[in-house]
Amino acid sequence: MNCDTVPTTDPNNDGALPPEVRALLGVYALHTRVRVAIEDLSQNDGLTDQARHLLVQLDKPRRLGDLARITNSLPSSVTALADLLESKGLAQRHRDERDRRAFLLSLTPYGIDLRSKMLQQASELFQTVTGLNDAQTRTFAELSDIVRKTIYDTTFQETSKC
Amino acid sequence: MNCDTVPTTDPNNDGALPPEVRALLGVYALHTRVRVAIEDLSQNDGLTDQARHLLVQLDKPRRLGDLARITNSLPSSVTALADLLESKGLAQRHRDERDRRAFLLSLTPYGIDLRSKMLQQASELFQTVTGLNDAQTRTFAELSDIVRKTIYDTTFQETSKC
DNA sequence: TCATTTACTTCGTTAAATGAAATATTCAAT
DNA sequence: ATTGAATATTTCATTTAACGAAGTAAATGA
Repeated sequence: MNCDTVPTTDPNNDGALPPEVRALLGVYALHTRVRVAIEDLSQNDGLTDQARHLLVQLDKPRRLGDLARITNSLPSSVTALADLLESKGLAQRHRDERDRRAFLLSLTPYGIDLRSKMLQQASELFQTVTGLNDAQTRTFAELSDIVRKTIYDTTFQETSKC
Repeated sequence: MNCDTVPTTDPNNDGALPPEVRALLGVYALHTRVRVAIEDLSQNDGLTDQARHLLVQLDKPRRLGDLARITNSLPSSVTALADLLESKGLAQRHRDERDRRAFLLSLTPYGIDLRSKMLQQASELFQTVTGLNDAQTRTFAELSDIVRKTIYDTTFQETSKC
């Protein structure tokens, strides 16, 4: 095989793509790679990728319906994921006393511990996976904060009755 | 309901997260939202989300195995997705003459057209979804280019025999 | 009070991912 | 050249996850 031909093709066969598309291509690539990396590190926790996604979102007790919106899944899917997290002793359902139809899902101490370990691992992976240096990572984080806040707000404002 | 309590909670209950984690949280959120938005716009194309992901990766003819690595799916899954794209007249398999075990998947004119329409739509969504202004978007794109290039290289270097 | 909407659960169905086995080709070593 | 091992893809049976309709309970609003 001729190894000097097409061994590592450059990612820009797309010509001058608009910045929005370039941004999204990187986001998709990074999402894919980080998911793989976390899966590789979490083979013995008995969780699925979706369950881990839910775990990460539980920075505080959240309603199952909100988790469904955040993760873009159906209520019935979140029910199953919450069951899984509960069965592993990572989270617990509590009635929401403001609205007793709803459940709040909150992490147990064990869940909090696993969540921070996962975030720590993701943090350690980041530089290797992305190739960004510290300054670039900080810039990326600042922009990412804006994106996250925008998405967070729009995710909940649509349904808000206030 | 008391609407001044907890209607739109701020996304930073996580305290001072490391920049790597903040970066990833935004990436996950953006990935989720863009996927939803594209799905909403593509209800009549008969494609799945995975098939669209493959379509976007086909900036040039690519081997099925490479597509499997890029999208982190199994060869057998890519076979099915390639079948779907072919059945819709969007792509075609060709033997790779450098290695006749492999297939190259390339877009048809119709596939090229649909792909650019999808990228165009994604581009238009970007500002609304992310809340980033033009300058921020350009900065994001530049960092995203680095990330994409790093991931692209590592995805193929691991298996490279050169 | 009563009808309607909302939040969640249950469970049967559908769709997608998985992985083992088969085929064809290449590569490496004799 | 021949042989054996490795690689690229496909097929298909199985497992797994997503979907969605129907049900329960609580809140909302007339």
